[in-house]
Amino acid sequence: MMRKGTPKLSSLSRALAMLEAIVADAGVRSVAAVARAQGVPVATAHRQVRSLVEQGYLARHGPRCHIAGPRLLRLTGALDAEKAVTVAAAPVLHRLAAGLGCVVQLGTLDGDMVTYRIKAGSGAEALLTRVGMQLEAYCSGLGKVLLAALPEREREDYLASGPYPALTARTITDAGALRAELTRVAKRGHAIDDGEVADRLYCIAVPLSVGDRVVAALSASRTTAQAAPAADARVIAGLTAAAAEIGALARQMLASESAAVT
Amino acid sequence: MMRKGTPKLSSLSRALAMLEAIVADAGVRSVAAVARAQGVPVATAHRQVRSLVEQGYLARHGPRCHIAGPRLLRLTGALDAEKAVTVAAAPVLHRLAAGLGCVVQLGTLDGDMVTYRIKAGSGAEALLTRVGMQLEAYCSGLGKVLLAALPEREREDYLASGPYPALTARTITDAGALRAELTRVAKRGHAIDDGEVADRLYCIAVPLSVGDRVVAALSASRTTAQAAPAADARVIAGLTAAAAEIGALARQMLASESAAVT
DNA sequence: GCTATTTTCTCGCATGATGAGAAAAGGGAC
DNA sequence: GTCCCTTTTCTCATCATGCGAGAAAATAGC
Repeated sequence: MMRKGTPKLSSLSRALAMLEAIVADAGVRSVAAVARAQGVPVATAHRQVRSLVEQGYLARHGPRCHIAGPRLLRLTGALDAEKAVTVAAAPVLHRLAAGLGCVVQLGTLDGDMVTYRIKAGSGAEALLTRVGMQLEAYCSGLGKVLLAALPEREREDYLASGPYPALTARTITDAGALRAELTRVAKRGHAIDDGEVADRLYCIAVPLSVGDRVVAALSASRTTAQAAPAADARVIAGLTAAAAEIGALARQMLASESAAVT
Repeated sequence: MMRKGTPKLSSLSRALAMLEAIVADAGVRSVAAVARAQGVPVATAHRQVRSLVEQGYLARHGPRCHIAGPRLLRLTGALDAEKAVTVAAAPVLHRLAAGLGCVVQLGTLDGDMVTYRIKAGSGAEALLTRVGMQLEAYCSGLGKVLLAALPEREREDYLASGPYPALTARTITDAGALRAELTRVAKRGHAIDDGEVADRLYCIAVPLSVGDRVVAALSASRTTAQAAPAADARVIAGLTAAAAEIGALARQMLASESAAVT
């Protein structure tokens, strides 16, 4: 085989390029904005996106927000709760970060470590975390929320696995104190890290459930200087609402797993 | 928004349907065969596949064999060694199973359990394993190969984590004996399970490396009645060649990770 | 060597994708 | 509520381009 001159289904290439651009953008910009950035006529871009949505390759999540669709996710491999959450979370987190004016992050618990998976908001580079980075769970807001949501058996295993090196003067280094803190976190529904992982860093975290299982956590970070305890309630409300929205969306994606294909 | 009557980019739908059909088929049938099954003209199907290959959404792996391409895998999330192996392995396993006339499986080690990920060959339904199923590692050929490839530290952790319930009269139930067996396996480069997981089941397994890391294992199973010790050499050679081919292909997919996009 | 199959190519035709611009639908500020 | 701006959808004429059948070339299998 291998001769050489075949027509190239150019409309397919263009549509796939659009698909990639939208997926890469993770729902942050509008279709029109992405189209302009790509130098594609807006009308054409919309037609492509619309078709991709109808096909289930993209999903529309609110106005001017498109994310990878269930059919696309299913195409490349098993669609698990964690992946669905990551895909669903990006746009919500960006909006929340813009609204709160601080950095918002999403993390999951992998073994004993918290993996930072998404980071949104201006000044995101200033924070010590990087996407993909893993940190010990016992000292961060995200970690405390995730540990608190663990089944008792696994939580006790973790508590028995110390020691807990101090990163700052306020880091919790005692298993008993950590157990008490986790109980408090579970009861309150959110965790506060006031300079435990780094001096001058204040952050609030809440759990994110899909169905009844906590699969990730969200946090909002600011410097202690910016932190106004009075604003905590607003931050917690924002985080909680975002977590609920993401959880519902992820659940819906997973449900469409078994949906009939056109 | 949401009015109603927009043209549908029908060529896109058709091409995507073809893409899904090919990916679902995992490289087992020829493009022409898939096309006939779908009721699509062969010439059209080839044009679509050819374009998708050029775009990197499909990859051609030998004659009449297409699998998911790197650009597609990269589209939804990180492309890791395990996923690359799973994608690359399917067609090779089907060919090998046909050649050896027995059931060939691929498994990975997740924690203490072996996950069965691919199963190929006629009579595949008769075997007790199912795709996605997890079994204890200490008693199967796949498990022994994977345990033998573990770093010493983790292997010892596993050995200390007994007990090892007997599934048949021949199951290895003693940590010391298992350690000795794993050493033998590591030295020989393959494992033999002669009725350890189920009576009358004989299977040979070899490791599958991507680069220098063992990420999975392959096994060929037959009943002890069918097993001819003299044929072991041929089976081992086949498994080894297949493992090498899959490893090389997966490596190549991972390498194209950083390749420039058209 | 041969035959059966897969893959590529040629080419006219009508499908259908395209892009500009206008109209509709929101969104946000006030 | 009103106004303004952006995003999204629609209309339509034009023509690129995807389509399919059949022939030719390249392989696979023997």
